[in-house]
Amino acid sequence: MTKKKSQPDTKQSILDAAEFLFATRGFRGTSLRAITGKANVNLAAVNYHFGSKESLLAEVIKRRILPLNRIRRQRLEEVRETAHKTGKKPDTKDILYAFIQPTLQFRETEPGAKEFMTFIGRSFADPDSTVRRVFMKFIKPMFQLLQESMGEALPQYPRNQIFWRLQFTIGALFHTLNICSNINMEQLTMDDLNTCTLTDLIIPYVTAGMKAK
Amino acid sequence: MTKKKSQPDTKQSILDAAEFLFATRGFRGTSLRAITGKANVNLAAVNYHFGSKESLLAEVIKRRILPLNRIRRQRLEEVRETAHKTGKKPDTKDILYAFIQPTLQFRETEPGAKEFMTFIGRSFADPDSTVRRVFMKFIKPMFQLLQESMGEALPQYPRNQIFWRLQFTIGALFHTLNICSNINMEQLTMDDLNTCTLTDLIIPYVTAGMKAK
DNA sequence: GTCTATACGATGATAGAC
DNA sequence: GTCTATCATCGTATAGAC
Repeated sequence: MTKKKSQPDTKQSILDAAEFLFATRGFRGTSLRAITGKANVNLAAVNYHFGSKESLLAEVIKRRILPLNRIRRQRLEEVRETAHKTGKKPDTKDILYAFIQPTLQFRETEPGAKEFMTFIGRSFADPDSTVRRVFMKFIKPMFQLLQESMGEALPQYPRNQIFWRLQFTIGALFHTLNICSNINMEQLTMDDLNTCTLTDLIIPYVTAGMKAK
Repeated sequence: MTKKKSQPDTKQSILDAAEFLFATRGFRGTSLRAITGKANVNLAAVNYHFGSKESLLAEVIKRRILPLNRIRRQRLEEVRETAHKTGKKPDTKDILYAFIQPTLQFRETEPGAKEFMTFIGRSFADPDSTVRRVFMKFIKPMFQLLQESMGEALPQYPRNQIFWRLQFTIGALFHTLNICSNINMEQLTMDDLNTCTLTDLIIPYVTAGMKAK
């Protein structure tokens, strides 16, 4: 039995530390030394296990986004299948719920997911495009499915309009997550803001927005 | 007449350079040396004219937000006055238009405003709260007027709900501005996206969202 | 196979000479 | 004010211990 005082899992420790630091200091603002310091592993471990800082970034994103997208995809396809069986169009609200509810649920229940969502929300506005580029690679198929589903629900609207309204929806969702992450929105109570109430608040808004006119 | 080779306006040059660099590299990511270098003034000029980096930040924000808020306030009060005269409630769409249209108009026509709006949009998601704190100080009265106006338009909704729906609206607006600033949203044409079409796209969405249910 | 200690070249800030 | 030598810190690479 050869066993030093090795970590239960070095890779996992690095991923956790990186996720937290990327979220709080940004990607560029986080050095490998900060990550390995927090994870209590050697500096070279990042390069050994992941190859580079950017590959580590990809793994940080992949680890969270793949399971989340699996759930969203499953929910979306349930909505579509049910609609197809009954020969009706899928319902706009159901589609949005299938996309948004798992997002908020995931953020609240999965450990570390809050940091992750903050991190992703920030990427949209980051001067540096690195995180956004990597994230887009993983989210693109999901977004296309969402856009396609919405096209079935609202066949009377041009594809272009649906694209933009989905962007408004995503903007509303992530801005909300940003607000929730920042204590310094002093002016309003957010005591009773659990997943359910947040979902109940946003779903009617975005549903009405998507169906407008 | 003692006149060296002084800039037409040192303060202005510094403000312009700071605005551009803050937008592209972030507040913390911009050194005073970078600013004075771009502005072609001496390093010490920032401290002489503004006192500190954070006071410079406040001036950068103030210079743009005060004129913009003056227009938005004027438009909002027009809407409210017209409504009060006729004894009706102000119209939700009119209020949103009074707030959003000047924002987009301003962004497109005023030189440097595009950089400024990008900068502000980023502040919402910035790990560092410095910019957000300063911005909030200037925008808070404006937001309260907006919230109050919306309360008159939709008296049947609780204040809390109006607050959140306005946040969704702001999220949609700024996310859209972020997208427009990033070339790398490869998947969609944004050829014909001038102020008018962007306004025409977002107004129906947010109006329906505000009035939902 | 994993992990550690250490080194390398690049970049950017700093400070002192002029 | 400008220039330049110096220093800190970054991501990355590698040789060798377990």
